[in-house]
Amino acid sequence: MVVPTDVERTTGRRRVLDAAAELFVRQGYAGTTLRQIAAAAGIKAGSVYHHFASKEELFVAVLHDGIAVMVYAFDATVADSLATDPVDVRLTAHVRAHLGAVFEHGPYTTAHVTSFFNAPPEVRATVVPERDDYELKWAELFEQMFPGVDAHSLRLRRLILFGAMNATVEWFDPHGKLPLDELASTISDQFLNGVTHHYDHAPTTHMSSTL
Amino acid sequence: MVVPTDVERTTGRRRVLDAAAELFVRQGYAGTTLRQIAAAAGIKAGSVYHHFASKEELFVAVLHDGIAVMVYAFDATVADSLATDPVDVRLTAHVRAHLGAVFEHGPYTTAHVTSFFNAPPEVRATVVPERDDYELKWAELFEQMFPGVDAHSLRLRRLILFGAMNATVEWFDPHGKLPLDELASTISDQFLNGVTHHYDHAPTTHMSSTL
DNA sequence: TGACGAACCTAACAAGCGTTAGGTAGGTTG
DNA sequence: CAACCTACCTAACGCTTGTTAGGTTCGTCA
Repeated sequence: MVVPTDVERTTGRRRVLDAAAELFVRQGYAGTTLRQIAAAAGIKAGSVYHHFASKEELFVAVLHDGIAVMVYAFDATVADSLATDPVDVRLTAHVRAHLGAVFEHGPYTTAHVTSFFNAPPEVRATVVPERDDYELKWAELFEQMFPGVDAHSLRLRRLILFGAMNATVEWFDPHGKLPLDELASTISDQFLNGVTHHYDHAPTTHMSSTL
Repeated sequence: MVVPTDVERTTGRRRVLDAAAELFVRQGYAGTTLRQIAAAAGIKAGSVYHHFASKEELFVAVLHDGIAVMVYAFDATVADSLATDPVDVRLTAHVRAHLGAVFEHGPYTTAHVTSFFNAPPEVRATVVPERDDYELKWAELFEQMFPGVDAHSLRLRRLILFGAMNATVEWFDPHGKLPLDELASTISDQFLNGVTHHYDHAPTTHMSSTL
């Protein structure tokens, strides 16, 4: 699923998926028509039904592949890094992997960020379990990396990081001047040390003592 | 615009706007029909055209009000706080104001986060200038608060903060256990000091030296 | 050679879409 | 009282939507 097989590449199914993913990202689920998808894939609207039973199934397939890419990138990073590595190195590697999935593996992953929330409830319900699996991987990673922080606070911090990472799809240009590696290390550094660390080594007063 | 006048409250126009905003947030622009909006406002579909010339104009009106709420909240915070206040206090106040606009002033602001990106290009183009105005306010605030950091890095950090703040609409429950104040101070603290500060006062090695 | 299935096409379907024209009820104002 | 305006309604319009039924083409394989 992550890397398309030869069969999938030659076959029209993958072309339909590619076209659909790109259109869903830009226009959302409801805003994209089967005729647009078909045209982008070089076929007619009715022919889409040879590969997918419905528009909904096609959308779910796109999201499914999107998660697969993220999970693969995550697992590969786990395999590549050592548990004894410093926290900043490990986190940067995982942030880089997530951003890599988003920006370097087609629009499948991006579709999650831009089109999942507005999708019909039935569609969301089918994909939620897979999303939770991926989130769980991060939760476990966080528990390993920040053993001193309590669960509530850790979840909060994790969601903050996810928000920062995913929002990049709305402004980061992967073909622009800023390299993806640099973006990843900035987000990671920002998350671990904050801005204050950068211009003034005295941290601000500790505000939220309950966290 | 921010606080509905009596005329707007009694009149059907505001009811249409309220209904539209809520539906746009959940289902996006294309996923929401005028008949749904009309039904939620207690009128018939055709009657919407007494208040708005088109679905597009209605959507733009919702987004416009959404920005107005954010700008109002920002300016009120500027008026309330002193330039001599510590950075953490000022930032927390502004984060609280932004989140307050998102969670305490109806779905108008939220519509920006969930429905702007997928909207048709013509719609986006009309609202972009207003969005830029709001972003500029934050940019200037950042320049004031972090005078030592260079412009590129500062922009990056600001976008990271925006991502973290806006993503909260996808998981934060304003009626849940976590108070909005606490969320705001956590995000602010996270942004300024990072996680490391919380369980280990020795910051990690400084990775991205170019930033 | 002939059967078969994969990959596509054409042509249409009912349903729903945004939108419009024309009408009505009720309040306000000269 | 008449004129007018606001806020709605009904009924329909042309168009697009997802979807389907029934074909065609073409490579594969017994």
